[in-house]
Amino acid sequence: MVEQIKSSLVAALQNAIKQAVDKGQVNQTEIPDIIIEVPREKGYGDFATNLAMQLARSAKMAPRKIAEAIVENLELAETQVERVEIAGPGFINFYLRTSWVYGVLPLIPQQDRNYGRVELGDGKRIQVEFVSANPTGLLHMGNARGAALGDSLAAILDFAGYQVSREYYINDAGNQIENFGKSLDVRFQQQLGQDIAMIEEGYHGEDIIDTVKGYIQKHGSSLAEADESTRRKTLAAYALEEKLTNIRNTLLDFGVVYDEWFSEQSLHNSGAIEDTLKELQKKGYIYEQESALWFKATEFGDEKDEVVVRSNGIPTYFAADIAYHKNKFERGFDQVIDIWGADHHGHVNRMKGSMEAFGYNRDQLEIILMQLVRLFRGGEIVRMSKRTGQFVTLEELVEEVGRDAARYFFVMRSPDSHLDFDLDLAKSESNDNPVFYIQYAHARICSILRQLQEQGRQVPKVEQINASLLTEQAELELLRKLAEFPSEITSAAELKSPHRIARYLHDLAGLFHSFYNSHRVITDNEDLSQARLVLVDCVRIVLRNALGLLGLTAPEKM
RNA sequence: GUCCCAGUAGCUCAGCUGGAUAGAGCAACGGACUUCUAAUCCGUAGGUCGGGGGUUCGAAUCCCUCCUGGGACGCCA
Repeated sequence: MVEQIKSSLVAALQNAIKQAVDKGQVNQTEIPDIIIEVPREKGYGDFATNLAMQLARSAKMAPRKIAEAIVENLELAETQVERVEIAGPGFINFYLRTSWVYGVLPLIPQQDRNYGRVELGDGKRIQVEFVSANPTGLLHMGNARGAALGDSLAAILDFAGYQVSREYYINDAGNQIENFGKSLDVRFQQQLGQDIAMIEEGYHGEDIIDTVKGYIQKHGSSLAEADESTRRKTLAAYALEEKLTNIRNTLLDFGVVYDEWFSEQSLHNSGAIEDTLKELQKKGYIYEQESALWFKATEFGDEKDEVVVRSNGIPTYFAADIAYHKNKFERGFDQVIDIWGADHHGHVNRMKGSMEAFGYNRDQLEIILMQLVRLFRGGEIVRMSKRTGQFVTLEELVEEVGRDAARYFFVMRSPDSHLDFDLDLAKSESNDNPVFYIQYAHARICSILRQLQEQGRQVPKVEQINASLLTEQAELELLRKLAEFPSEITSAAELKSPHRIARYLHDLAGLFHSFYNSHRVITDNEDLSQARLVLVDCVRIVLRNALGLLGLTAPEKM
């Protein structure tokens, strides 16, 4: 509805400028994209535009003069605008009839779970690849942030009208699997009483000791008789299976469900990597130096070229990644989003460059880098180190603070900012905890509705109420916030910013709590009660929808 | 040395595709439960937007430069 109002204002403004130019009140000029914003201050109207200031330069006129001419030619009979004002350096402020906000009320119960959906994506296919942690270990905090972020982003994009696919890339090939096999073999032999040390570049985590123990329990120790290569391969395959199952289940518990688990090994098996390299070679983007093959990343603006095939003939991770991303586009995605840890930023430009080499637009691949996560407990940093094998896993985190708190904390900050995750705060059942604050609002509404039910009544139909009884400041602000939900979805999807939804939720919950404290919903005034019941039911719907986008539950009781 | 991210209230952060008096939560201080859940609300206080230049009618936002913190610079992934 906000969108409709905005576009009607844009249309009216476009017309007004044209008129003003025709009449010679404003110099001939190009008309920029007209932006209608919601002013920060309530005193500046319901909507505003800086159009006159934008035109000032090209029209070579004072902004206020232009604004006056525009306003003079504005045709607003078809809109809800009650009053227009020129303010400050040349803002045009629109004041709407207060009744405009009542327009949301019928929409929300009617659209229910779909309220907030927009058609920004226009059905375009978009893929979000996230987590993709090495299947050689457990999921850590970085992966957890990626999981929360990726899943919420996918949900938001879906809500914004894209056809979304969630994907996990399994790094089940290459060096680290080799290494994994070696490490497992060491642990295996140690279990059988051999006195050998873990290799330096191996996996020191305790978890693979359990894996090996499990293997021996199931299959005995006859593998010890096999040659080294067989031992490594057998153990690696066994462990991979186990780790992947574990990762899948952990993510499932975290509320993340993938559409596709894509195996790197499959790219080796199908010859896709080889074909990709050949194609690049044919295009002239590959050269040989010191018996290795290099990709000319510098032709696409990167700082240096990058090896794709090592001098030992084995392709690098990058080669596989090129083949993988090419494969994504061949599957028909219009847009591909990767969520990576910031430590991979050096990989971004060459990855985009490689897609450009295949004729795709580099912007079709969008890479979201997220900064590190630091855990705090009792005011102290919880140190994490993969090398020494000491780290808090996603599983442990969910166990400690719960899934809702964990997911909210990961998405409440922009990916760009380092995240300080306060474990004590996340599990505290106090007013400090934003997750509870939001969920409590939902629970409170449900409590009112229960009360209603106990009286044998139900929420009235919108058509049965007199919405114009909702005249309190708190009510109008709530209505307005509800009306803004769809445009909030648009922004969050455009800017790929789930944290905007987290913020929106917090704001909406705040407005509700404020309303709740100063006004009763069920009162002696029957008509007013009816109107308020519809209002709070609408708040319930929007809270629930938004919570759902972040993968959080909407509890009916707390 | 080069590149990326950050630097905004005591703390954690929004705002950054340029707009009006820079916002929120926590912490601090003072208030509000005989009423649908006080896990809540209301109020007060708190700012050279890291420093310095520049572009602009207008800069937290764009450009340059310097400082601080984190990360990346491998024929690892």
